Formats: sequence, C-alpha cells, structure tokens
Amino acid sequence: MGAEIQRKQQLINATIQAIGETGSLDVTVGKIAKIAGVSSALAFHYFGDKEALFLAAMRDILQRYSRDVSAALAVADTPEQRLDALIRANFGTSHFDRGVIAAWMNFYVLAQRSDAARRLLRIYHARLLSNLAHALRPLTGDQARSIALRLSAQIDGIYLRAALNPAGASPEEAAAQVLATLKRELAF
Amino acid sequence: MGAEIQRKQQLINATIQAIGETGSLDVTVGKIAKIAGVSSALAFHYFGDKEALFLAAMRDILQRYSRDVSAALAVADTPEQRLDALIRANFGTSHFDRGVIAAWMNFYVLAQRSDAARRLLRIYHARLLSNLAHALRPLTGDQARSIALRLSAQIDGIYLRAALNPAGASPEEAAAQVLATLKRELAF
Amino acid sequence: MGAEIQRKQQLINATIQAIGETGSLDVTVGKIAKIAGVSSALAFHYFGDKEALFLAAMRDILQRYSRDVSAALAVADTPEQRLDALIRANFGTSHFDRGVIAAWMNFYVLAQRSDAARRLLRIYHARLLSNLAHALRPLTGDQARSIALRLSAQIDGIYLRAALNPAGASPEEAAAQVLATLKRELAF
Amino acid sequence: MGAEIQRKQQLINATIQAIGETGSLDVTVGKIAKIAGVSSALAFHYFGDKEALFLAAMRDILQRYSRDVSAALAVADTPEQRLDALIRANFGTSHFDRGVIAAWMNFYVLAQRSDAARRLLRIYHARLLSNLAHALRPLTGDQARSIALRLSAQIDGIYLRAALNPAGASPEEAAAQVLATLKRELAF
DNA sequence: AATGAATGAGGATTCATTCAT
DNA sequence: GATGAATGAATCCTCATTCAT
Repeated sequence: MGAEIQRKQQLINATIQAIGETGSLDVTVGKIAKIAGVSSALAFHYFGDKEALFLAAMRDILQRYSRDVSAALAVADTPEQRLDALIRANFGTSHFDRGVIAAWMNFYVLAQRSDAARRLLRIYHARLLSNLAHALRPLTGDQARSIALRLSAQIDGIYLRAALNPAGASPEEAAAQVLATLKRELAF
Repeated sequence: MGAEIQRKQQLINATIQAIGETGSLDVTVGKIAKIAGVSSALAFHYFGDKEALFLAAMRDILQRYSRDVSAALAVADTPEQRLDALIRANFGTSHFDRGVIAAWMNFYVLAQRSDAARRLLRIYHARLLSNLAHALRPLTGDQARSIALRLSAQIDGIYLRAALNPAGASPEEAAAQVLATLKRELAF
Repeated sequence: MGAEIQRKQQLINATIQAIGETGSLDVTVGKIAKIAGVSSALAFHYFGDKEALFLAAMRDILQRYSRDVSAALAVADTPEQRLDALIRANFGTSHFDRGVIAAWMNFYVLAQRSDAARRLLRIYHARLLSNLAHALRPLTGDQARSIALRLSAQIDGIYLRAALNPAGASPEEAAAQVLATLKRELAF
Repeated sequence: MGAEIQRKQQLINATIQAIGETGSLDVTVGKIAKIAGVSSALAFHYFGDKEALFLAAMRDILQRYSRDVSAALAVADTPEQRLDALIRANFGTSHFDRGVIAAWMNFYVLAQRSDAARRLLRIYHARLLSNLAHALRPLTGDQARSIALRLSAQIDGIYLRAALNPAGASPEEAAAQVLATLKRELAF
C-alpha cells in the first residue's frame, strides 16, 4: 500500500528526470524504469501506459506548484503582498529544473492532442488567472480580470524565455519584469 | 534544378501539414512524403534526415513571418504605427494554422536539445526584441529595450494561450491585450 | 536463466544454418529468428546487434573445434599420434557443414574490418600453431615452430579448396595431403 | 569507344579501391561511382548490376596476376627457376594492396553462391596447379601433380595469413616458407 | 507486488536500380 | 554516352506493451 505510493512517486520522479535529460518525451519507459530502479513492467502495472505516466508527472509538478503558491499566499497579508507572492512563485528555482522545464514544453505539445493534458493545462491557466484576479480586485475593481490576463500571459512568456535561454535573464530578473508590468497597470 | 526547389517546398509544406494533424513531431517521414506526393526516399535525399526536414519547415515558417513583419512595417510611418504593426503581425491568421501552431510548440521542445533549433529560436527572439525596441526608442528613449522585453514576452505568452485554446481569445483580442499593455507602458 | 542460454544457442545454430543457405552474411536477422523460431527482437535483445550475433556463432564454431581437438589429443599417446590427430581434426565432417564453411569464409572477410573478428582469428591461428609446434618439438627440436607454420598454412589452404570445391578432394584425401607434407618435413 | 574501355577500367579500379576501404562487398555503387568520378547510373549502364561489376574487378585482378606469372616465367630457363618464379609471383607486392586482399576474401564468399565466381576461382586454381605441375615434371615425374597440389594449397594458406595479419610474416618470408616446402618435396 | 521473457508493430534510413532526357 | 531525379523494397533496430510466474 505505502509501497505502491512510494513506487509511483519513484517512477514519477524518474520520469521528470528522464525527460529532463532528453528534453523530450522520446524517453523509453525502460529508461525511466531503470532510473527508478524498477522493472518497466511495473510502470505499466501502475500507470497503464506511457502517456498516463507522463500526465501523472505533470500533475505532480502542478501540485508542487500549487503548494508553493498556497504557502506563499499564507504569509501574505495585503493585496500587494499577495500579488508579489503569486508572481514570484512562478519563478522559484524548482521551476528551472531541467526536468520541469522539459515537462512544461512537452506539456504544450501534448495539449494539442491529449484531452487529459489540455484539461490539466486549462486548470492551471484558470487557477493562475483567478488567483491574480482575486488579489487585484481590491486594488483595481472591474479591471482585475483583464489585468490578470495580461499578467499571467506575460508570466508564461517570460518563463519560456528564461527557461529556454539559461544564459539570459535570471529568475529574479524575470520576476522583476512582471512586477514592473504590474506597477504600470496599477499606475494606469 | 527548379525541380529540387519545388520538391523541397512540397515536402516542407507537407511537413507542416502533417505536424499539424498530429500536433507532434511523431509523424513518419513516410506520411509526410505521401502528403507531398513523393517517396519517402526523396525526403531523405533532399534533407538528409528527419530533424533537418523539420528545421527546414521551421525556417520556412520564420521566413514567412519575417516577410509579414517587413510588409507591415513598410506601410507604417510613425513609431506608433510601427508598434501597432509589429504587434499585430504576431497574431495574423497564418499564425493560427494548426501546422504552424504545432510547429511552434515542438520548436520549443526541440530547442532544448538541438543546437540548430536553439539558434533559430534565439534569432527570432532577438529580431522581435530589436524591432520593438527600435520602434519604441523615439517614444521612450532609454526605456525602449526594457519595455520591448516585456512586450515580446507577453506576445509569446498570449500567443501560447490563444493557440492552445482556440475557444478562448480571438487573434484580435489577443493583439488588443498587448496593445493595452503598450498603452500603459507609454503612459507610465 | 536456463532459457536465456537455450535461446542464445538456438539463435546461434540458426545463424550458422542461415549463413550456410546464402553463403554470405547477407541474411536478415528476421530470417535467422524465424529459423530459430523466435522473434527478431529477441535476437537483438540477446546479442545487441547483427555482428555480435555472427561473432557469437563463429565463437561457437571455434569452441566446438577446440573440443574436437582436445578430445582427439586426449587419446593420443605419442607425438606422431598427436600430429595425426591434430591434422585430422581440421578435416572432420563437421567442418564441411555448409553453414560452417560459409561462416569461415565470411569470417575472413569480417576479420578485415572487425577488431573482434580479427582477434578471434588470431587466437585460432595461434592455438593451431602452438598445438602443432608442441607435438613436433620432441621430433624436430628447433625446427618445430617453422614446420608448424608451414603445416598450419597448408591446412587452411587445403581446407579452402576442399570447402569451395565439394566435387574435388574428399576430407580424407585432404588430410592425407597434409600428412604427406608432414612425412616429408620429418624426413628432411 | 576508347572512352568506354576507359570508363570501365575507371570503374573497376574504383571498385577495388572501394572494397579495400571497407574490407567487404558492402560498398554502395554510389560510392564506387564517386571514386571513379562518374554517375552511378553509368556503372549500371556498363556492367548491368553490382555483382557483375565485382566480377569484372576480380577478373581484372586475375588477369594482372596472369600477366605477372607469364612475365616471370618468360625469363626463367630451368625448371628450378620456373618454380621459384611461380611461387614468388604469388607474393608480389601488388597482391598485398588492401583492395586486392579484400577482393580475394570476398571472392571466396561469393564463390559459394555465384556460379560465375566459382568458375573463375576454379580457373585460377587449375592454372596455378598446372603451372606448378608442369615445372615440376622434369624434376619429379609422376609426383608432379601431387606435389603441385600441396604447394598450391600452401600458397593460398600462407597468403591468407599474411594478408590478414600485416604485422605477421612479410611477403618475402611468406614466399620463403613455400620454397622451403618445395625443397623438402624435392629432397624426398 | 514485481519481473523476466518475449514480441508485434513500426519507423528511419539505405541502396540497387530505372528511366526520361 | 551520361546523368539527375526518383523510388520500391528491404533491413536493422527500437519500444511500448503483455503475460506467465
């Protein structure tokens, strides 16, 4: 029982690591299993097929992200602090793990053909949007949703560039850009 | 001679179409060749291997985009018109062709492991940035580059969402969001 | 465990047979696998690639040959008997199996580009030479090695002709020729 | 017309060279043609198919060998000189060209399935045998043919070893071994 | 719960060969 | 006489997946 959860987590971690090494989903289940230290048959036993394994990994990544956000929001008292926390949460160092980056990029690809992936992505988008809008409302009223939209898109765009160009902007600078945009929105 | 160019273009178009149908690079060269109406051996004859074929397709997409941008800039007289043209050029209907979208998403994936892809992506990023900064300079002076950075990232982020969620914002609305951000930057 | 050894041996036997049917290494792994009654994937699973499979087959042939030689030497008491046994061991009927002949001919070809094959061939040459020289020493002293050299080369040459020309000399006649040369060497 | 002969010879030389570089017949006609500086289609035009091209190359090698033998015999006056010339002709430096060696090894392979190759090989064997026997007759009478058989086989066997082990015996030493055997036969 | 053994299906790539020009 | 263009047919090898144990 506990063993099952443990094995699954091992496999999920191995998946993220393996994807990170190749940069793509072209990783054999055999390789993932080897990293996890189990047989590939076990991966099928627990997840059914390869795509399910990848989705589980993505779900895991999103959950960790959610926890980060919750933790950050928990210690934020004012709307301004909330916004700051929300934005910074997207550029934490854990987001720049090779495996996590690769998972995200492939997630975008998968979202085009897999309903499950698309659904998951929508949820992430909606949650980010709603979090931002919620924090913005006291400050901007009706404009909240619209501003949240622009901010969240910019977050993804900046993440994309930072992730694909490690020599470029640092996570801190990346967050700073979004915060700058926020400042301008509030000033407007 | 002319035949070679023609065949190559056929294959490139077929590649984009095929990628669009699957949403991923998991398309057999055989399928691409069939769409192009030639043998798969010919694809190898002309491009060497599958990755080269895909890169050629991506290069083709970027070239068309460049042409669009140039054409749009050619009829813009003021800095404001320039910015408007640059932003709108990213949301033209051709960008929302299934094949083009799929190519972009997979391009992000490929950029993680293929030097050639990464190089190509950098060039695109740099050019967009430089175009925006150039148009901004007369209006914002020193701030131009920094603003351009935020705008270009937002362009990608908004494109990502629009592309992956056809039911969401329309291309026009997408462009409008970026223009809104521009307005706020200029007002600041 | 035992299954692995068994399957490998099946595949090796099938390889020898298949090579014998074509006379060359231009046999598909698929055909070999079919003869062995397993899937071609299994052949790759166990041997890695086609060349390794062929080398395993050649190693197998050489091992059987070694065993034949050992068995023959075991019942030989005098140097003369030893020499007779050694020479005859090279012309046993098992050497004239189509597959074995084909394997040898292709072995010579492979030896030109495969280090593993060349190494294997050297070992065979060295062992034959040393066996002959050892048996000759009591009879010829210092001349042993030099005589062994001439005898072993002649063995290969005569085998070559007998193998490629089944209508020519019989194995017995072939052995007789070498024994004749031995007689002359000893008489000298 | 003269052009045809020239082109054919170019292709034959290229074949021998190409085979020498790989050590096997696994050379593409394209590569051979490139070495020859012509199109691969031309090779087919002149030779019909790949095997015919290889056979032509082998025929060419055998002809040169024949010429060497004739030339050597032409200046030999006594039977002893004849034998010496015949034996040495088999170990001339031209026999140790990589391409020539590779051609021989592959010739043995081809002889197993190609009638044309087998026929060619028989002719070579028969001619060597007859040449040796002819030279031996004045010295050994009835024994000539039998001795010639042993010598010719030894020639092939020693060539095989020298060819496959360039670090081993030199051509001179190789010839010396056969001459030593000849001496013992004559002494017997 | 866990795996070793086995495979079907497929896919990239190669190459001898053809043929119109 | 000579070739560029084109392809059909293979073949090696991989891998997700299954299943008996």
